[in-house]
Amino acid sequence: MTLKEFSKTIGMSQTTVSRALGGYPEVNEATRRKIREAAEQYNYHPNSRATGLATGRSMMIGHILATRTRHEMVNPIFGDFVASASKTYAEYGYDMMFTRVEDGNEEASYLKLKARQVLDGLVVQGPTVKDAHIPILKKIGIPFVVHGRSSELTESYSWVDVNNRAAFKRATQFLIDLGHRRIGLINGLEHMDYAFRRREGYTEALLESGIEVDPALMSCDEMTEAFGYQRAQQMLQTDAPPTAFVVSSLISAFGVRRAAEQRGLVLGKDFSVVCHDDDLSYFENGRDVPIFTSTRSSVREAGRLLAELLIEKISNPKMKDRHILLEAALVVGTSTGPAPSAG
Amino acid sequence: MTLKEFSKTIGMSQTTVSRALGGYPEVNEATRRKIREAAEQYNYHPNSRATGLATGRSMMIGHILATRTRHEMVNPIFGDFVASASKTYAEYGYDMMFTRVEDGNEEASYLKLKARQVLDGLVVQGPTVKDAHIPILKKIGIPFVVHGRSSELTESYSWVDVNNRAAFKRATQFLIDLGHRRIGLINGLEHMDYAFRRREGYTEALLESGIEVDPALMSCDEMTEAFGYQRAQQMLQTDAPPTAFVVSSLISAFGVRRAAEQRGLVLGKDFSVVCHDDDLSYFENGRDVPIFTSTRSSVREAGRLLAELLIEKISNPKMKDRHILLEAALVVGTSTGPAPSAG
DNA sequence: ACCGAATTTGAAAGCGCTTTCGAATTGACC
DNA sequence: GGTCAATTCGAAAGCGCTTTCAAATTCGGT
Repeated sequence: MTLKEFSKTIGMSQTTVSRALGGYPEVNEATRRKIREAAEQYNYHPNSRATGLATGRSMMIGHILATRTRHEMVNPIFGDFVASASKTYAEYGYDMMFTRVEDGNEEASYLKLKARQVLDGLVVQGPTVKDAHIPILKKIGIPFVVHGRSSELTESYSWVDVNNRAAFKRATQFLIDLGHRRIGLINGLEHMDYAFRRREGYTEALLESGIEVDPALMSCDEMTEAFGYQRAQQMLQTDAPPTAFVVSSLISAFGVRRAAEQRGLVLGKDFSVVCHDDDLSYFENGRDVPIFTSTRSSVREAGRLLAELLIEKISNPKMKDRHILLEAALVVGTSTGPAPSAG
Repeated sequence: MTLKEFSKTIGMSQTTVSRALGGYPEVNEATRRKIREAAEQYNYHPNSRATGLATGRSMMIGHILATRTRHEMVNPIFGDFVASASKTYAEYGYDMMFTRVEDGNEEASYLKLKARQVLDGLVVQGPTVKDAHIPILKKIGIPFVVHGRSSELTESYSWVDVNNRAAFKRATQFLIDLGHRRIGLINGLEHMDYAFRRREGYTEALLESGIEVDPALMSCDEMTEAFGYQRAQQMLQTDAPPTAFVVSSLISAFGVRRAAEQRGLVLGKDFSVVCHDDDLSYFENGRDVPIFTSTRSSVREAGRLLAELLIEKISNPKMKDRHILLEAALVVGTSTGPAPSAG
C-alpha cells in the first residue's frame, strides 16, 4: 500500500497523512490520531527507500566488518556489541547494516559507500595501533565513531573505549600487592590497540614496583583457549615460572588454568589469574561468584553508549568530537590469592 | 555526483550511462568500457535508494535478531555465521542488515518490514522446536531461509541444517563402541530445535545398544562453561557416575573437563568427552591435533550455503523449497578412550 | 545511392515519498 | 456580519534512478 492509495482510502491528502505520521506540528492532534489509527489498521508504513530518497537520509548505520585479520577471525565480542548497539539504533528509528571493507582497499570501499548513500554513519570496531580506516573516513567525511582508539594517530575523532591501560595496571598491581613477583602476560595481538594499551598498563605497574619486565613472561596472539594453554605451559616449564597471570580474555584464561592445573597447581592458591571479562552474554565468568578475578567492562554498555554518540553525531555533524572512557571494574573472584611462599 | 551530472560531464545521456553500468546488452562494448572508466575516475556510484525505488528491489538481506532468549543472549556462532554469509551476499551485490524482532510481536514486526520494503529476503536463525517466525513469514510472503529446522512445524520452507540427530547418535555410538555404558548428555536448551534433535540422536544410540536412558544423566541449559562444569560435577558425584560425556558445545566441554580433572580424572583415560564443534574462528579446538573428539560442522560453510540458497530464492520466488542437510564429521581427538574397567 | 533491418542512443514517465508554497478554513475581534 | 490573522490542508515539484518507447544511427544488400 502506497501513500497515495492509503490517503485516498481514508479520504485525506498525501501531504496531511505524511505530516501526521511524520509527527510534524502542522496537523491537528485529533486528525493525527485518526490517521495513526488508520495506518495501524491498514498496516501502512512508508516505503523506506522513497522516504530516504526524499529526505536524503537513509536512517541506516553501518558496522564495518574489516577482513583484516587472517582467517577472517571474528571477534567474540562482536555479537554482543552489535546486539546492544542495534537496540539503541532501533529506538531512534535507525536500521543497522554490515559492510565488508577489504584490507588495502579501504579508500575505494568508503568512497563507494559514500557515493551510494546507503548509510548515514559508521562504527569502526577493533582499531589497530595505527588504524588505516580512521583517517580515510575523516577525509571522506562520513560520520563515524570508533569502538576503541588508535594510539599512534594524531587526528581527532570520537570514540568509546575501555581504559585498558588503567585496568591492566590495576590488575597487575593487585597481584603485586598479593606478593606476586613473577607475573605472566597472556595478551591479544599487540597491533590491536586494546592489547597494546594493556601491555603498557602491565609494564607500568611492574616498573612502579621495581619489578623487572621479563620478555619471557610476555606473549601475544589470537585469544584462544589453546593459546592460553600453550603459553602458560611454556612459561610454567621454565626455571623461574610465574606465580600469576594477567590474561586478556576469559577464553584464554580457561586455557591458562588448564595448563597450570595439569601441573598439579591449584587455582587461587598455587597460582593466580586475573583476566579481562567483556561480560559476554554467552560466556559467563561463573554464576554467582565469579570464577576469575577480572577487569570487567560490559561490551553491551559500550555498544549502547557508542550508538547514542553516533546518532548524536549524525544529527549534528558539526558536533565536537567526544570521548567516552569506561573504567573497568576489578571484580574479585576465586582465582587470586597470595603468592605461594618460595619455601 | 548524480547520474545527471555525471552523464553531462562525460557527454552521454543518462540512459546510456545507466545501461552501460548496469550491464545491459543494448550498449556498445567500447562505450561501456569508456563509461566504466569514467565512473571509476569520477567515483560515480548510483544512489542505492534511488536505484531501489526505481527497481523495486532493495538489494538488502536481513538477519533477524530475535530477542527471544532471556538476557538477550547472543549465540556464540552468530559472528562467524554472519561474517561468512555477508561475504556471499557481497559477491552478489547484496548488503546485509539486522532486524530486531520483539518476542510476541513477530507478526507486526514482519508486516512492517514488508511494508517498508527495506529488504528482499530474510534469514531466520536458531529456530525453536515449534518456531513462531516461520509460519508468519510464510503467510506474509517474505522470502526466507532458516538456519536449522523446526521439528514440530508441518509447513514447507527452505533450510540449511546440520544433521544433529545423526551427529549425536554417531558420537554416542562411538563412545558405546569404546565400552562406555554410562554416558552423560550436556545439552543446549531443548526448546531449541538443534538441542532437541541432539537428544534424540543420543537416546536413539543408547536404545539401539540396549542401554537404559537415565534422566539423571541428561541435562540442558545455556551452553556456558559454568554450566558444563556444574552439571558434570553433579553427575560425577553420584554412585554411578558417567565415564563419558556427550556435550553440545566446545565451551561447555571445557567446563566438563574442568569438573572431571578436579576430581583427579584424566581426560581420554578415566573419562571421555565428545562435543560438537562449530569450527568457530575464535574458538578453536586445539591447534594441530584437536583436543576434543568432536562432531564438527563448519558454521561458516553453512552461512555460505544458506546465503546462496536465499539469493536464489529471492531471484526466483516460485522456486521449490530446498533443504540442505550437512553431515557433521566425527573428528577424533585426544579426549576419548576406552571405558575404564570397573575393576 | 537507397532501403530496411539491426543496432545504439535519448526524452520522458514513473517509482513513493517529503516539503514548499499557496489556498482554504477557522476563529477572534470590532 | 465582516475583516484579518492563525491554523490547517492540498497541488505539485523534486529526490536519483530505471526503463519504455521512439528517434537516430549504422550497416548490409541490391
